[in-house]
Amino acid sequence: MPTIVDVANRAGVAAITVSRVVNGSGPVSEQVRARVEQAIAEIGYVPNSVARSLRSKRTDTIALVVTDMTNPFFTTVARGVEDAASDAGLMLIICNTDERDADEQRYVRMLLQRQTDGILLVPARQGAAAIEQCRAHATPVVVVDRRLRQRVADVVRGDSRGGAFELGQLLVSLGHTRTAVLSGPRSVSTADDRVAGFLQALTEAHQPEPPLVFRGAYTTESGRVMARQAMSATPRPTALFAANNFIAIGVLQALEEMNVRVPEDVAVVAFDDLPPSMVAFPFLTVAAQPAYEMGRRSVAVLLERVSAGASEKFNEVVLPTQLVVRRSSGDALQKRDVNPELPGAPSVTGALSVRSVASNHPG
Amino acid sequence: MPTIVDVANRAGVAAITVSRVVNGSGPVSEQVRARVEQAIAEIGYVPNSVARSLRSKRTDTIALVVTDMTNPFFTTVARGVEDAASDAGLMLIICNTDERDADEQRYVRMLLQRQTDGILLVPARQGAAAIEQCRAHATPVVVVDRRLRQRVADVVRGDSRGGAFELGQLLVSLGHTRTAVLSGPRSVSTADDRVAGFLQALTEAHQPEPPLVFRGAYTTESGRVMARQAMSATPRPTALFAANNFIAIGVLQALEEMNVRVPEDVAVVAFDDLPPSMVAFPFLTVAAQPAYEMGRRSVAVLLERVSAGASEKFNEVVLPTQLVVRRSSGDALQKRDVNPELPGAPSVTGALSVRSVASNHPG
DNA sequence: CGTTACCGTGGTAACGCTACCATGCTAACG
DNA sequence: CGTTAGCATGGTAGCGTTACCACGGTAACG
Repeated sequence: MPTIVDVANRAGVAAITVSRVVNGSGPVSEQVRARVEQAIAEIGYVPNSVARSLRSKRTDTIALVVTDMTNPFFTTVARGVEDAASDAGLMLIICNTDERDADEQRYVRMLLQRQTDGILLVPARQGAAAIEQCRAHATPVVVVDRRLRQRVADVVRGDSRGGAFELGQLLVSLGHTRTAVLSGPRSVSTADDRVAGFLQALTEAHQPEPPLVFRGAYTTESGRVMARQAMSATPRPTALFAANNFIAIGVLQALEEMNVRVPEDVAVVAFDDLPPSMVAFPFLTVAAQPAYEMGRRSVAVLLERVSAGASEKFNEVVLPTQLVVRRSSGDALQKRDVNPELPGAPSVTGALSVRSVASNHPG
Repeated sequence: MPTIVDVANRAGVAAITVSRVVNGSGPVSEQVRARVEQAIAEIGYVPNSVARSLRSKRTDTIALVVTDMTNPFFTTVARGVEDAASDAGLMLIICNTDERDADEQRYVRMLLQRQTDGILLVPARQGAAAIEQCRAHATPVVVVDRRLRQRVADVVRGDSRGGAFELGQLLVSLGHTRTAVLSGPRSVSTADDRVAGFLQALTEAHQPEPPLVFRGAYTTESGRVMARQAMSATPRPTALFAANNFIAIGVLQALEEMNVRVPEDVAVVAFDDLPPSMVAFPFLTVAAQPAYEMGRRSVAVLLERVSAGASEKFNEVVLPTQLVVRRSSGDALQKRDVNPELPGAPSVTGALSVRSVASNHPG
């Protein structure tokens, strides 16, 4: 591989001059610039960023440590991050922790060794160890998607509490009084906040009984299990709130297996939307987070932190969610109770009921 | 930041000895090892991989250049890549080209500058320029998902032709004679192969007329447009083949808007499945590619190439697709034509028809 | 007991680049 | 015309690590 010295020799200049041409980091006469550029083209010189980084202490690389990039929400966040990074001339390393603390710390250690300019972290738990490692190494971290109990880093996240509150309000306005929330792991802030926001909405509405609260994992399987549990409670809830998209899918599947119709027999609302290009017939009423924007914004905050340097004052950006009402939340409860025997009654004309789908599966 | 020399001083040894302890790259007595490890812990030494890479010429980093990580197929491939990379102690850089040749080349240039150990490339077109850049830089490349006209790199891909052939056979066996294939861009091998495989199946069945062939982009929007065109042909096709998941979504949406029922009025089959955790009620009959496995396999091939060095002999791994028959392909055509006036006739009992969904949208 | 072999350790010199400082030159100024 | 300013260029010295070679010491061998 040719080096900067090879170029310098061929162009009859000093290495530093080549460096200035390549990086535009200093004044160079037109003549010399032309000679250098020709030499570069002739020998096919490619600058070695590793050497550059060793000297300059910048790698122009950031990392996104996520629980699972396969989750469409995080996929979209990641795409936003990649686009913003690309705009800023940075490359992006992606890591998946699967919510495991040990992997989170392992990845962060590797990233610090690599002198990554900054890290975007979706912490498995509170991310305390990982954040402390970064602090000790003077590497900026921005926590994404999740809230921190202690203000030890900048945070960019969605308004889980507010979104859940709106979904709760919606169910209240539809007349539901027996509801259940099926949420994610304890110690994950979004799971806590979505429960809290939902409870708040129902409490403020002076509901006679509080919602049933289930805590599981952010997975389809866990959604199935919690849905089964919720629907076997007495009295049966008339509405379910799935705290993320995977749980929602599991809930729908479980309800189908139990021959429970949505929304006729039970209303379903959820957190997180799916990209329109990924679902043929949007059906779920959701609180949608601006995932792509969250990704872009996280990079912006990280870059601010990179240039501002460490500090005691951390920022928290909370992005609003958007309530998207679709059919899964159903009509107002009273209206429906008028014709309990007519699943296809006018008020829910032709609604895609889970049961009608269930009865058609080939297997 | 403490360096290896700081550790060496504190432990009373030479820097190289610390290096040997850290990397296990040479014999070290238990005594010295313990002293060094203690020193490392005391001053919180973190090895600098940038310096290491400059010396050792290895970055332990690979890259995946993909058209769009947001496409669930590529998301899953990427996850397979990340897992395999992680197993091998490598970090993963991800880049999105959006099928743009210019971005592909820009990213590859950046990756070469960074001395990435290897590149996994989903080429926008034939990737000729990008592959040549890598060759000139002696950096291994493995082409993923797409076929190369010239054998200039290792390839790991799915059997597009075979999968499309099976889908064609299925439609033939169901009695379809007027079909249409809605495929992706020219110059993208998977789009070509899926058309070719489909045509072959129908040709071998001695169909009176060949399928209509549409070429667009691998997007939902393009799927909508092509579906409209296909359905306005005379005679109208009785079955549509969408060449990827995004096109399939667009097709379903367009058919819904046109009040065309699936599968009663038209059968739909597609390439690429969606992960079970992402779809509540699987409906589409598809040729599913082993996306995760493709990712893992690509890394394996890349690592082989890294250790084997450049060569004239390139490998091609073709992974089989799996035919997954669901309801969108419908029953045999004859059976249905008996009762053309009864959309809900026994043979398609309660099928999720597009029309029934269409009539229920809130908007 | 001399020789060979290997183990544990260290010294030195890069790897390819850029920060820092120095230099010579031309232009501008009073 | 001397001085100052600033432009264009170069020299030197690392950045933090490891490759390479060297060396003393002990064990194993004939």
